[in-house]
Amino acid sequence: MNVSVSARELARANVTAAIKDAARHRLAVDGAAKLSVRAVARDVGMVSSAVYRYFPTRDDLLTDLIVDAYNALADAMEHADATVPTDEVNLRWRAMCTGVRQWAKAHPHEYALIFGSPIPDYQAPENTIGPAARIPTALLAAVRHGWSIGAIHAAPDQPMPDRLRVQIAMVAEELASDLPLAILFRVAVAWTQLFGMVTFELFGQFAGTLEPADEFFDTTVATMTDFLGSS
Amino acid sequence: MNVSVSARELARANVTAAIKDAARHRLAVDGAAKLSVRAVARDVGMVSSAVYRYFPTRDDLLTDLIVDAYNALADAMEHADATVPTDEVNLRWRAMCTGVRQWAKAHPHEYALIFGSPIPDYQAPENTIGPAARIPTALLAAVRHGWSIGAIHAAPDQPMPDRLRVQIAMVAEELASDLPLAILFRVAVAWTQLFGMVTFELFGQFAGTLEPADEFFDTTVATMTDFLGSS
DNA sequence: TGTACATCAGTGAACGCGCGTTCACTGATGTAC
DNA sequence: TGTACATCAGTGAACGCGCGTTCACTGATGTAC
Repeated sequence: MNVSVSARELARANVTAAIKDAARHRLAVDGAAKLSVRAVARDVGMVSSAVYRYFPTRDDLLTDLIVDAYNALADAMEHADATVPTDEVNLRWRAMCTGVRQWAKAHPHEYALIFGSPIPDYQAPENTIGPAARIPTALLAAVRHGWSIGAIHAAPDQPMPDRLRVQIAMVAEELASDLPLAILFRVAVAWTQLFGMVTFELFGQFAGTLEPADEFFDTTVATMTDFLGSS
Repeated sequence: MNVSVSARELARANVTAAIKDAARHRLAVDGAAKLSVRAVARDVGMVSSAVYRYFPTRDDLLTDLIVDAYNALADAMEHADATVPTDEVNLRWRAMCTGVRQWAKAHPHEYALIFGSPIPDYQAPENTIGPAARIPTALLAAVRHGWSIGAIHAAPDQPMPDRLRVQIAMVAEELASDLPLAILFRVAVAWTQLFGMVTFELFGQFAGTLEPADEFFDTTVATMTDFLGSS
């Protein structure tokens, strides 16, 4: 094992992390659309052209932040999930929902980066798809387990257009071929519901009415678990 | 009636409209955060300082666009609502949801302006609140009517924390004191659900799975009307 | 109806600033013999 | 172990560009008598 190799690589990893941290702070001030390599470089204390040794372009920096944000959110969900007994699907679902909300409130600008308005002139590359998929996958994992142990009842039969059945079946093939389509559909509904709520709260649509939204959130999550057929 | 007064005022109204139209086009290219007075002026064909005769600052222009967007969406919902018999609450709800989605797809950048990431350094003034409120109000109107004619069943009693009851009661006082809290709660849930779905679709979270989302949307809206207790 | 004055819309220059990216360079760290 | 060479990180200047806002100005439109 060559220590000297690690020396340079370690320095590189440190600087890379410093750049990303500074960029995350900049996100809060300027927003993703205006994230500026020069401003980030200033905050790190290096000259702007030096950043190009680490990220060949501004968009690559953005991509890294996006991937990190998806992973951080998925990690937060999985940790929340792990605090609760595996068979308690209801509690797991609630823990994950609360985990999403807490993470979002703690990192509003990273949340906006992944769930907010698309960034003009930025095209997310393919390697953001994997991390993004971790989020619905985590929700689904709890439901699958619940179904396998009988803690989730069959959903009432839902009339679904053919194309929707096909779309859901294709997702199922990859992630959860054991679940009935009606339940998968409901997981998708709950998924959009969850993020709709968090987005509304963070982006200010509840201002003056449902804010603070703790109680609305918890109560809505309770209706969601009902909807999912969890005991 | 003084025609000459109107002459100048008419010109002013025309130029104001031209500026706002150009700004809306710019929104698509640059996004709200980067909306630039100079670029708008260029597109209209005037010098940038001339725009300041119409909007004292960039933020005032943004505010106007936001107010217009809320109003345009609310108008679209109300028109959709009006295409359907008043007593058919189910159809009205679906028409409004579809109206929201259609408007959003036709005006994605204006949708992002009002439901997307907050704009850095921009604070929405109080006069955006009224137009913003038209949207939940329109949804609520159909439910109120449905309740008054018995087309909406009482919602199952929902255990709600006190603070949530208070928050909902305060909204009710202004908008719908005739409705039971449990139903008002469900309208709020459906409201967040609706926009969660549209936002996910527009901002690309369905890419590769539920897209095109027509069927998922329609089917979900059907579960929403069930949830609202509509026959 | 005609004229003097006031109001307004639009111009163009300027202030002071920031941006992404490239490029030739210096000096330090790592590699091969 | 010691030395020659290659790789890499960071610098500073430059290119060509864009921004919000202010200000003194011109010329057209509107108002009051």
